[in-house]
Amino acid sequence: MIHSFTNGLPELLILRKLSGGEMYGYQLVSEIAKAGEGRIKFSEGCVYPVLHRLESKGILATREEEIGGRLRRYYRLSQPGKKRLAQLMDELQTVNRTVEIIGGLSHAL
Amino acid sequence: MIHSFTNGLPELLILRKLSGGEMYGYQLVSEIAKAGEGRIKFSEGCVYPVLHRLESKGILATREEEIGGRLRRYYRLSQPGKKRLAQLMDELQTVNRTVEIIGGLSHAL
DNA sequence: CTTTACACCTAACAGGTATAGGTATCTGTT
DNA sequence: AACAGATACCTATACCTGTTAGGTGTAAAG
Repeated sequence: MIHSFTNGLPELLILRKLSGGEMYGYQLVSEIAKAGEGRIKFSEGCVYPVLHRLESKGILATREEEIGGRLRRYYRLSQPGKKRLAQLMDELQTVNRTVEIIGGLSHAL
Repeated sequence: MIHSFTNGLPELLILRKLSGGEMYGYQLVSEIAKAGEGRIKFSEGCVYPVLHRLESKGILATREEEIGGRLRRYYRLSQPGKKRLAQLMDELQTVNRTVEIIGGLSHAL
């Protein structure tokens, strides 16, 4: 399990996944774990607070649905959410570019 | 200035820069700022504590030199430092791969 | 009937970056 | 001579966010 570059990563993974359609929290946890291939996993204690924060900021919109006597809360991207996703992707790219640049020619493949 | 994925980034940029030869703290601050092209910058209040931490962990080795009546502390990579650099590069790649995977085919270029 | 999976949640903790200082020397400007 | 700015080091506090460790309840499986 990695410990670095995780700052903002749950948010990016959530937004990116939601850009393919609405999902609920528990589902996002397992989808992220699946994509992480054993090296990245964010627990419910991380994902749920992120979802609540993003909702309160208007980045995500929600709806509730009762399924099998249990309540599910579905999240979807709002318009600001799409902008935020683009911004985070850009920030990640900036990180990658800076790492390349600081390496100089000596680290070229 | 970006706010995400900065977790461990000062350390990676420092290690990567030092893999090209020894440098001192103030120099690393400006080199990182230069590579960051106005979008990434880590202040002295961030860089110096990182250098001290890495030295105490044996990841960096140091030597002092008096230049023009002022004391400079040069840092260089130790053997564990090279391993740590490789590990951080691997973690960044893992982050990038996971972001790609979770996007699915819909986000392909 | 007990464990596992599902599905939601919160609180306290830990780690590292951001902010905002402080000290001291040297150089260039007025 | 006085001052600002660059060089060069450092520390302390605040803040943010992920980690850990729980808690609640239903449904399915053993």
